[in-house]
Amino acid sequence: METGAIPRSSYPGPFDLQATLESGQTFRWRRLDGRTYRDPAPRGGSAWYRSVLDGRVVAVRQTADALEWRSTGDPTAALRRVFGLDESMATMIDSLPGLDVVEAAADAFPGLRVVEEPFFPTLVSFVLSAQMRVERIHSLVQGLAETYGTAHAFEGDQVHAFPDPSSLAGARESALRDLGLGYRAPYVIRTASMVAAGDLTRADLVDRSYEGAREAATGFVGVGEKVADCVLLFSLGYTEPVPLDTWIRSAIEDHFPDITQASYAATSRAIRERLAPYPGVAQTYLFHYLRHRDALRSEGAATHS
DNA sequence: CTCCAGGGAGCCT
DNA sequence: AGGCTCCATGGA
Repeated sequence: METGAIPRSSYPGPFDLQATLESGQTFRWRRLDGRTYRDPAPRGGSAWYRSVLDGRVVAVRQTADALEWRSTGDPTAALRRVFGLDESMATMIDSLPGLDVVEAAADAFPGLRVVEEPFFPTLVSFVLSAQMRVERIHSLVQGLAETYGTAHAFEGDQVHAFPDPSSLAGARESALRDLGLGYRAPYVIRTASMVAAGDLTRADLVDRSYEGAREAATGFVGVGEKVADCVLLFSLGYTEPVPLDTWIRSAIEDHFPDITQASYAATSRAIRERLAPYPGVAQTYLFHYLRHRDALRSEGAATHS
């Protein structure tokens, strides 16, 4: 066991660990304060979160002075990558478009960052995300890890890594359905098989134009244009994707009524032009803000009553 | 009871 | 290319 801290002074710009980990970008971090999504922690908390990165169990929490960690190795480089603690992400946050709704989002959640999570867990997580609520994706990903992932001893617990491609490729469809995956069960098996066999992998999706990479990603089973956008944005470092889910499509109707939503490709191009220069970052703020706007209003009402 | 969730595959024209 | 229909499951 090692412990350490990444000092606040070593990364520029605002950072909010809770908003970053609980905004539906990643489903591989578990909050350790015993609360569940039915009993959410208040905003601005400093709970510990735990995951497995590069074969190391990592627990992390944010304090006023630092990002503190406990781990089975030194996770500093991995944490800096996953949370975007470099200069470029601070610059992107600082370059959000001056639109009312985006400014409101940035004002509500300063420090929300776009994650860069490992490829295969992200790919499978968003295959599962089709017609599924955010909180439920978390529990399904957790179930996959506990059933098929390698267990690591950590502080008296067994912490499970996300399963390797070959492990999920060899899963029985009926077993995955029993975990609650529903019709996505065969998609996960087929996509994991493609990665395990090397038919289509991360290497085929990087160092390409954004639209070329998105098209290539739809070669996986269970990956259409929207899920492809999520994988490119939250794992592969692309800054262009604006995943067009029900929330963002509704926001386009409300706030960009001149954009007629025809094909995915055309709608994508139009909204990316409005959210430039870093559409994916702006989209991530919008998605989180729109999903919590009502709760924020009641918080404000309670505060001012 | 109905409706919806960070949609996509398969099939048809 | 663009438009159906079906697909599991759980929470509100």
